[in-house]
Amino acid sequence: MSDQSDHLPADADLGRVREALVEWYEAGHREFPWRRTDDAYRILVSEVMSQQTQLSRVEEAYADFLDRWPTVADLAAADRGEVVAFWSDHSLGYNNRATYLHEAAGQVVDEYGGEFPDSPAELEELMGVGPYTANAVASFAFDNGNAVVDTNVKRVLYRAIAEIRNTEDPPYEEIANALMPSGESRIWNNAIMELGGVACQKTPRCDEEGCPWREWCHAYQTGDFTAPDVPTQPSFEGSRRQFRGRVVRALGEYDELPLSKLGPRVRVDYGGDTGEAWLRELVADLADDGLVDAEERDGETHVRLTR
DNA sequence: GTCCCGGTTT
DNA sequence: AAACCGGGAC
Repeated sequence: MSDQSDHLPADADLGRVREALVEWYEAGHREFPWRRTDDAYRILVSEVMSQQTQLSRVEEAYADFLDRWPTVADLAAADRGEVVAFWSDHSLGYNNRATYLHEAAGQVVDEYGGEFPDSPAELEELMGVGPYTANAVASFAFDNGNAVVDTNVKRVLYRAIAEIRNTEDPPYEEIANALMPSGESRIWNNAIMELGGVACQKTPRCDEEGCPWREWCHAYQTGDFTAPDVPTQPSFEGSRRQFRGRVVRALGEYDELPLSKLGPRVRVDYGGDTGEAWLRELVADLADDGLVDAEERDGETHVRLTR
């Protein structure tokens, strides 16, 4: 017996727990376009879009994106600025993720001849792909992943398994992997994420959604639905990233702008302490991130989205 | 204000 | 370990 089995139901129950969740998922779940494909490129696009963005808003962007760049080769051949402008236009947030996705497409074409690798370890080498996304793509495209651990899964495990609450730094990854039926990452990861997203939300909906784990869940039995703290984000209004977003949006609209025209479009109080020096620094950071290019011409600095 | 199927950089 | 990154919906 391994250590993590201490956190899990007895072997006799483990099979029932697994079956119950999979049956619950198969009996009815949300239909998303990316759940009807096993194309790694399409899966990756959906996963990157879904990071910190509401799924309901991803659907339209996902369809538009694949309409414009149907294959990984198409995306790799695109100008980066086009991808960034698309990202901004569709309000997908965190424009860096557009550059990561474009970079990753280039890696797949250059290093893998346009065919995605199928292991989490290789997928994690792609720009913008960390442990979460690597396992998601390996699972949903190739049925070859480990257990996915996101905030939804953590919440499910934290509530369901009593012993986790006694642990200072819960080994979510080990527990999640021990719980997942070996070789069934596609259905399992879909199912447990669906459970966290639909039934085991911050405000639990156990009975409404017919949670399959009620008879076994520690939280359901005790009424203590405590969940792990999610780090609260700094406020967006007035933040640096709000102004970064405005720069990208303006350049997606105007192709190219000198600082003197860009500034007033970024903030109405452009000038003074937040004048040209402030804007230069903002633009320099965006250039470092590969989002924009700056060029000196006619004694002024002109800025455009990266080609 | 909080939340959202995280990753990179320092 | 912590800061940083967008923006719409609620």
